Amino acid sequence: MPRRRIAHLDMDAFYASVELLRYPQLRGQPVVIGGRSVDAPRQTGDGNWHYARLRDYVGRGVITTATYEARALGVGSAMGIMKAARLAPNAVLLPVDFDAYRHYSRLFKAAVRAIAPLIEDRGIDEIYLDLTELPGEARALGQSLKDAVRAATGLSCSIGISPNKLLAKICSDLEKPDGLTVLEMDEIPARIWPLPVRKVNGIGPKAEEKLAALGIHNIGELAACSPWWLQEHFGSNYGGWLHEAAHGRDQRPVVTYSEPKSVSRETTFERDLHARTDRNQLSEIFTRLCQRVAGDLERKGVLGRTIGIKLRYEDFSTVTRDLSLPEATADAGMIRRAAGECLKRVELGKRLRLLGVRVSQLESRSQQNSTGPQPGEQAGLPF
DNA sequence: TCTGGGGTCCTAGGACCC
DNA sequence: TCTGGGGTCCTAGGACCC
Repeated sequence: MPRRRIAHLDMDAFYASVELLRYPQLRGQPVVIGGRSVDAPRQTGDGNWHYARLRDYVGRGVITTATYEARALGVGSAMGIMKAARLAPNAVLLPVDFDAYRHYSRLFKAAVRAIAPLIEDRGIDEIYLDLTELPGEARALGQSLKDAVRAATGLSCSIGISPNKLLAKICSDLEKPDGLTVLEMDEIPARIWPLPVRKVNGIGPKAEEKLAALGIHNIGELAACSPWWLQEHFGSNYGGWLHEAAHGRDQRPVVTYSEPKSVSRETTFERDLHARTDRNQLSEIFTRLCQRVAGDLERKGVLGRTIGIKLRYEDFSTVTRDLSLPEATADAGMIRRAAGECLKRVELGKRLRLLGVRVSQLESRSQQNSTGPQPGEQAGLPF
């Protein structure tokens, strides 16, 4: 196998940057995107703009993206808006507009694809690229990708180029925003090992905490641990992976296509609901979730055999139940009935904040019945 | 004053079969 | 009466990612 050259491309503060294309007058200000019922900016009679501010927000919701100016105030993705409002009360709050982000997502991916066709989608704002077969020096290639993205969208991105996905992902974050970082294996001790373990994609808050309790804070300290010791503390699979990751080793290919595994819809209520006193409202929401999942299945051209529900109680504890059917379905009524059976198996004496419906064990609609027993050869019958 | 919504992958126990 | 593995499926929960 030839030496690989893998890139990770990550759009800078994507949602916020798209919004700044629309409202360029907000450039340089702390701006955050998020919330559920946020007013869009409007022009008042005297021609001035009026914006929702964080301090005015009431209710549930999280920040999805913050401009770098807002991040400087301590506000970041996934933070509750009420908490963010204490840190940056005057920051401008804009509503989420997924259609716009999807539009710019398609634009930047098409621009990249024209140069580097081997793309792995990692969501709306990032991709991996396999540049191995492309001519030219890594840095020049990276710069041409950045130029193409900017020409197509007016937006900046950050790119890391390395021999594998793990390192490319770390590198794309090193010089954000508008970064371009090329890294070879022999630079790992100098440039990767000083970084906190959390920079590794796959080490989350739990693993970080557990590592910290063991006295391990940066990637170099992790690399110094024996694989056996890591496996004792983290299990053979994850422990073994931690050791490989710390040494920058990763053989995963860039995967240009994958089948969906599950489809789900969930909603957090404006206020917590109780199965007894809010029965009708819950029932309506439940039915609508089933209909939306059925619509998603239809659109993707798939059926699912396992129907599941998810409940989150007021104390934020979460339970799931699921039920596998004899036949795959995409029918809202069938999904609703199966999900209803699941509902009978959970505790409904506590207030709920979230309800969700999921369908998994997906198969394509055309493959329906092709694997099951054919008529006349049913299992168990002698002839 | 808490904490969205859409996913993937892994683990682990029990049922069931050979 | 006690004792085998291996394999697959089902279910529940949890970590992690964007």
